[in-house]
Amino acid sequence: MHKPTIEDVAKRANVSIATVSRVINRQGGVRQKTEARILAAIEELNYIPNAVARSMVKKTTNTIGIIIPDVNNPFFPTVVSGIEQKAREKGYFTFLCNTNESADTERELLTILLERSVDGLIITTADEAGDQLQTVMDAKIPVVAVDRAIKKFEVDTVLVGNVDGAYQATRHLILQGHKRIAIICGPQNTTPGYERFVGYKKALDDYGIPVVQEYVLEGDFKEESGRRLTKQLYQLPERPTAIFSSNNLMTVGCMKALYELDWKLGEEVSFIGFDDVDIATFVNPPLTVVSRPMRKLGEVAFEMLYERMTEGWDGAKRHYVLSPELKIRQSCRLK
Amino acid sequence: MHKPTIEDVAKRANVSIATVSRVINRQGGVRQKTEARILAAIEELNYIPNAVARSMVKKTTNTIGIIIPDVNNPFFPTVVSGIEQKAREKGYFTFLCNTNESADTERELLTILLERSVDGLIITTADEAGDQLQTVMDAKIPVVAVDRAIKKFEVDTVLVGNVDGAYQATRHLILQGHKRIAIICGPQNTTPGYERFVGYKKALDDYGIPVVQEYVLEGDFKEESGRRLTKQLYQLPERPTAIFSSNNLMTVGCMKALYELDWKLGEEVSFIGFDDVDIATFVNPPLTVVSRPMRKLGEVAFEMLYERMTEGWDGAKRHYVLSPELKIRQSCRLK
DNA sequence: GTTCTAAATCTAAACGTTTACATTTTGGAG
DNA sequence: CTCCAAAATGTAAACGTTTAGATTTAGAAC
Repeated sequence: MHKPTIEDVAKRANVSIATVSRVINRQGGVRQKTEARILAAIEELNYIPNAVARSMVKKTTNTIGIIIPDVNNPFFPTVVSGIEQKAREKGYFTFLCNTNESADTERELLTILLERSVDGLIITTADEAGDQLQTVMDAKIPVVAVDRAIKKFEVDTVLVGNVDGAYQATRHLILQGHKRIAIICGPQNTTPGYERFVGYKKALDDYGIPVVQEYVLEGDFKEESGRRLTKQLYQLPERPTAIFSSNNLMTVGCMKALYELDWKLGEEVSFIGFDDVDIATFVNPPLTVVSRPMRKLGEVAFEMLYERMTEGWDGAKRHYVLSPELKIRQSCRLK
Repeated sequence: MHKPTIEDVAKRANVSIATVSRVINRQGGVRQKTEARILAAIEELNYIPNAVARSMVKKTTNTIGIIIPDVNNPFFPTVVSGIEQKAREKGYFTFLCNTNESADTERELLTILLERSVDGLIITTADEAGDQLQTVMDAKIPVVAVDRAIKKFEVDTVLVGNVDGAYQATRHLILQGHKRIAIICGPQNTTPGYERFVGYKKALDDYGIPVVQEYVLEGDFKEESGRRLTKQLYQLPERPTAIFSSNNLMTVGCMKALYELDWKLGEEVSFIGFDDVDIATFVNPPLTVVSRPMRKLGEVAFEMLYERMTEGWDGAKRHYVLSPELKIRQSCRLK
């Protein structure tokens, strides 16, 4: 009445468990007739091989861990779905974990993942310094960093061109004739936050536009800060004529603020955002944005991981940088 | 140089593995001094218990499977996050699987999940008939159905009041003075699709409004059908004055169509949707919707599952029905 | 019918834990 | 110091596979 095991199958088919194992794993070297008998037994017993036992001896679980900092930011689920699709194709399952940007939570999750013997790890860390990854490095499992690099350890990394994207965005605004361009930055102690500011600054510099203090505001990549800072911009004696928001969630906040302030998008103020958002085509006018290849990011990440996991490929760590793309819609008007 | 095992710890602390096991699992009955020695050894070796081996003997993995039919529908990720939060609290990990509404894919995934010995399963099935669940029932693991019932087997189920929600929505429209109310239905062979139509019809009946053929259109719960059918409605010699969309994705499609047709929302046509959507407050005027307690749905589902998994509680299967709520915004104008 | 080789099959160990049961140790009572 | 019960610790089996290496079998060649 218990779950049938390989032994039950063996008994019923009148062979040893080794032979059953061979047919389960399609290793060949089993007489046609024997195989048929075994297959029949499997069928009759509704036998399902036990992956736990298999993992035990094979020392591999066909499972990977994914750690992201914020499930509520649609960017990550999209990246994850890219990872998962590729993973499933190769027979891997994933444990998805959310740290809520807490390095402590990350540390705990890492331990659990290690207990569960994941074969690899894809992570967007909550703390780029990376001390919390020591245990993982000790365990010597392959790691791929996505969207945020890790300072302390050399690992495969896949990023997108933040500086490049922010530069393109800012230049686009400049070429439309804007001079008073504000930026709502992300946290400056994070790479994406910092680099996007760098791209903004670089564009301004290249076109000889001074960076003005009041137009550079630092948010936390969450919706509410976008809203608050937009309102702050509105209070300025000399309002900016264009705003560049550093991420998707803050963009949503900006839109809410604009609506609440009745600050006319595309007329009184131009807007460009980093990352495409669902609402982009539903606001009026539709938003021009810097778009990142999110699924692709995930796909590349898994592929890198896969090579390390299967081939035990131990070559130099790679840094892959994907290019963002400017999606021009109508929120940036000539000034 | 291999991963340290419980045996390595035992050797180093000069005790037997049984004693180490006892301290790892906080079972007590270990002399203070001994425990300290063991803890030290664990620390020094960076020992991490192997959950696979533990599962092997305990016959439990602290893992559950979640099967959903469409990751791209934000409804499911939200439900899932409700499940996951509760699960994590109780020390469970989840395998999230997407069937893309295919019963065959579902069958495959079910097998893999069973191979991996999940302790329980939460599922929104792609085929309510439920034949594909036979293997799971054979394995005797607890199952909770979410959002869609399963006909063939008695399982714990958590649903929301579809008829009720659709009734409320339609009545709201009627009370605003509408008589020509169209519905964009979901597939009529699915419970949610069918029941929402039933609620619509019931409201019409109760208020003595005839159901007219041309105003009842069947979509597939995907965005594109919402768009297409809205356009079809627009072609009608006598256009409806209000539209009820049966789910979130189709609502998005409707909005796109309205925009493309320049069919003025809230003025020329009122609108109400089943399920709240991100864009609801970004279109103008904001959308009135029937909102479902999505996270709650997930939380309840896990809690039901948890009882079955831990207490082996074998009582009668329960059906839990959560109530939807009407969120009145401004897309339904008096006619 | 033998003999031999290759193919098929089997035996048993190993994977890293938990746990029932057996054994040893501790320390207080006498 | 001896004895004893309780507390601490140890031993070994079990969990369900995979896989070396040993053994058996099949069938061709003679």
